[in-house]
Amino acid sequence: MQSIATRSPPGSKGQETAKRVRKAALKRFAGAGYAAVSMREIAADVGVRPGALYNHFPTKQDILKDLMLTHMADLLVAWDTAQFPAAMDPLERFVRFHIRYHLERADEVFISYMELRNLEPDNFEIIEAERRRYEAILTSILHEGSAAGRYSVDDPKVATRAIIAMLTGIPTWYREGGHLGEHDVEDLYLTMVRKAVASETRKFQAETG
Amino acid sequence: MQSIATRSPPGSKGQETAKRVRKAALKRFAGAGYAAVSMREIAADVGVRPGALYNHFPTKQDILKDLMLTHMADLLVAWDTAQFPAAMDPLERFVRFHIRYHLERADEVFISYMELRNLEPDNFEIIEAERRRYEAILTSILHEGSAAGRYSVDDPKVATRAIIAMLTGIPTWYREGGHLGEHDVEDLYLTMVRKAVASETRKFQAETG
DNA sequence: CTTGAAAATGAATGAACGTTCATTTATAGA
DNA sequence: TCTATAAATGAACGTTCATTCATTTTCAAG
Repeated sequence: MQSIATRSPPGSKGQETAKRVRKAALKRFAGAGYAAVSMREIAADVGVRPGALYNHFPTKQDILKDLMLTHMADLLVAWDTAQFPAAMDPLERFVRFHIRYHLERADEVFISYMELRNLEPDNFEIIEAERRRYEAILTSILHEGSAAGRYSVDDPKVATRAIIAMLTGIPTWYREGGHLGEHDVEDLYLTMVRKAVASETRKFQAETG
Repeated sequence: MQSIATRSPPGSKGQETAKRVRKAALKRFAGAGYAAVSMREIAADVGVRPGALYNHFPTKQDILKDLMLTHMADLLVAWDTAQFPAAMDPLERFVRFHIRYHLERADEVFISYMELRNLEPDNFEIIEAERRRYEAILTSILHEGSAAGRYSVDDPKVATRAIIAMLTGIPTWYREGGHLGEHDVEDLYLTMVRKAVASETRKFQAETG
């Protein structure tokens, strides 16, 4: 007796081609923009004729939707399951997590920001809701830290947008092998973020473990 | 005897149509993205047939190039000619200038950031050079202020990118008539930027009037 | 009013687009 | 080996695209 979950349908190659389509579309969309990429180009990257793409995705729009929805869902799951030293404060957790995740998934992040306007309204709303959920995490950290006197933030929502914009800009200039390592970047930004929200009477902490 | 400079050629409507083309293309490119906008749409906005556009711009690409080159040149001229109270410190000048300019010209800014990848290499290089010139203004402010002990910035180039990303993100969420006025936003961001680059021993300045 | 050049028209061009579909090929289970 | 189904093919569909061009219209200067 065999488990249903592990049985592959006849004629199937699993989801291998679909994965390759996602990967090729991700690269192309990130590089040239959704509207400038043709199904023919994606098919050529995958090594298949254009028509074959439609065995895996009903339309080009659905490929974009799949990439963006998956990305936002993954982002929130990654935050929920991220492991940090117990002593690390929430703001440091968020900054390090955000930088790491966004450097690891530069293409996904880029697409999810740049191609929002190419999403149909329903899908746009889903993505926006996820984005708001993610921003709410930082807002809550700032709000609670502010209430406890650990930070001084005039407007936690504005500060959230400011910090996230600052951090999300990193992949536009950071390159592996440059004179700054990923850890250096984390430390530099963490210092700036901490100072930006610091209580006015508080000493800044230069060392960042 | 009449001045050559003021004589209009016969049959000409001055540069009126060209201006309308720029304006329509700006709105369309900002709204839907360069690749998703057709010459037919631009022509319809202008109130002219598609072929007429080619009396003013040789190709669609040239419209984009014109918009982006003009924007970057205008930005640098605006900085050079901006008027500020004599007592205002350079960092405050830059922050207020950047926010004002980017809120005033949201469409131009958006295009110059989003459509870089649709520029031909030569034009891309020109735009990038202008962007570097603009960033160098802030880097220099941070560098000199740091040397003078007014700020404490570990890496002026990284801080420049962080600050500019933070400020440039404002037009993505700021809306006129919201609960924050433009001046409120300036003050909030100025406070965060000042704190982010503050010397560690320095008291923050809360009032920004 | 005439002239001449700029601007706009209307029609057309070939190319590229997303997508469809009847048919063939590949493959895993019986 | 046979069967059933997924996957891929190859060709085509109608549409839209940026661009071209001969012709017509517009209009300031003479």
